Amino acid sequence: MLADPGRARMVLALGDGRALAATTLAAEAGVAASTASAHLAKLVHAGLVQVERHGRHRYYRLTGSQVGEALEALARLAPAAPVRSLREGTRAHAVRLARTCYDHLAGQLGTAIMGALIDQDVLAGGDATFDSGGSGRDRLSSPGWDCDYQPTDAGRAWMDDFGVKIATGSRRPLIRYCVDWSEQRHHLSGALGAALLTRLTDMGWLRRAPASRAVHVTSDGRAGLATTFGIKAP
Amino acid sequence: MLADPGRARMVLALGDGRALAATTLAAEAGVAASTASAHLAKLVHAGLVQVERHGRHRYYRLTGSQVGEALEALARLAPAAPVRSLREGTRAHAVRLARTCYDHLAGQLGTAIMGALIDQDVLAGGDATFDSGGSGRDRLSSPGWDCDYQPTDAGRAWMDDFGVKIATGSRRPLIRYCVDWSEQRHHLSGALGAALLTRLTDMGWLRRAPASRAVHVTSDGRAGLATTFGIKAP
DNA sequence: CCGACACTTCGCTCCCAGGCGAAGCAACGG
DNA sequence: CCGTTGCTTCGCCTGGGAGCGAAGTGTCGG
Repeated sequence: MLADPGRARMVLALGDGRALAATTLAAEAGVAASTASAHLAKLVHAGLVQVERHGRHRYYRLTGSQVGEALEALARLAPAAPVRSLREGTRAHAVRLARTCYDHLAGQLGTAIMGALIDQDVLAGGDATFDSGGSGRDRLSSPGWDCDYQPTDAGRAWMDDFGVKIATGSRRPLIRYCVDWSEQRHHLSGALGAALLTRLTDMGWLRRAPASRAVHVTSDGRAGLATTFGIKAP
Repeated sequence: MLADPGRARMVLALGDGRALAATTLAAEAGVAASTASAHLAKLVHAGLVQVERHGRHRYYRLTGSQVGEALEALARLAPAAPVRSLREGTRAHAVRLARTCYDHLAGQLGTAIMGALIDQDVLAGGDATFDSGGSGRDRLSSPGWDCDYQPTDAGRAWMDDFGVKIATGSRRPLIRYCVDWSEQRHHLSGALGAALLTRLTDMGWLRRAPASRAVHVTSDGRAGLATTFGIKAP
């Protein structure tokens, strides 16, 4: 399983425990999406990797620490080759601190804000439920944790107060959440997530990089995030 | 390197640090000698395995403990498959205690006797020298320790006393030694080794198994080996 | 309802790595 | 000196697996 160069690069990219989407892994491995899909299916079948379906994305991560340990043991045997792959793996590090995910915030900042919203009872985390996988259908599915978030009454009031304007007339769900591949936690998506990013940008707390998905925190933002959310911006 | 089934079986057979001959490894892997030779050449080139030439045999062993560690880490990922190979590896265990190597003793008993002969100054271990490998010629060779043993005057007297009769008129060297694959030490070969086995068998201390290379220690032998060599027979 | 996107499945090609047997080389035994 | 044995080299063959593009499925967003 670990012998194929494509699969090896994928597993190396997952080596630090992150959960990455199939397209990302295809790019890391330098193969077509179809090829990557076949490799990932094999890795899942072999039990080295598990998949978490989330919307139209499928996030893959290593099953357990043993996989990473085996990888390190192998890397110790061949110190020369893996270097290039490891450098490629750190490309993602640049956008790990704060970035956009479509139209909302992700990265350490995104997950930190979601945590703050729950701490301050803007959102109430629903009961966590365990999705045991495909129930009856024969589609390939893996078990995983899932849960729902709901806005509280106080939360709705805070949104008005903070100036977060939800676009009305949209059938887009108010609250969604994505698995954050760099943080292994959820970050806020949906209409609220988009409106929050818009508001923070309008207030001049954040500035989106022109070509990249990275997000820059201004000095105003650094202060505001600390007082409003209790977040020490990176 | 470890992905090919044949190579994997070879490396697994070497997993406990033993040094095995090429033919043995070919049998363990279940491939032809030529195939095994190609695999072993690759493993040596990759630095996972090193060779020690000894007479017409070539003993292969793992280069370092890291190889074994990587192997164990991988084995933890796939508990089902390696079982068959591991069982095959333990076939050798039956003849590990005491066996014949052509016409002389090997195994734990063989190395123990050689140790006793040196302790009792029957043999003097020459200076150990480091053979750094092919010097000038382009043949593939690996470095390794080598040393010479010589009989002392007291040793020759002991041989007469004990009844060890060296066949005269033979150009066979008096003392040779083999790398013992189950003990990673030397055992006594050559004319002296052959004569010693003959004498021990004649005295009724040892009995050779009919079909196998295994050697059985009789109760007389158990007592005699203890008093003569200070060896607690297994 | 429709387009965009993420991902999988299918069909096909291509190539390399493993496999063997025969022959060659080196070392031991007598 | 010759036969035997251990191992390597050579030449040829074959199969499996990695690769891609095109088409199909499901989800999101408006």
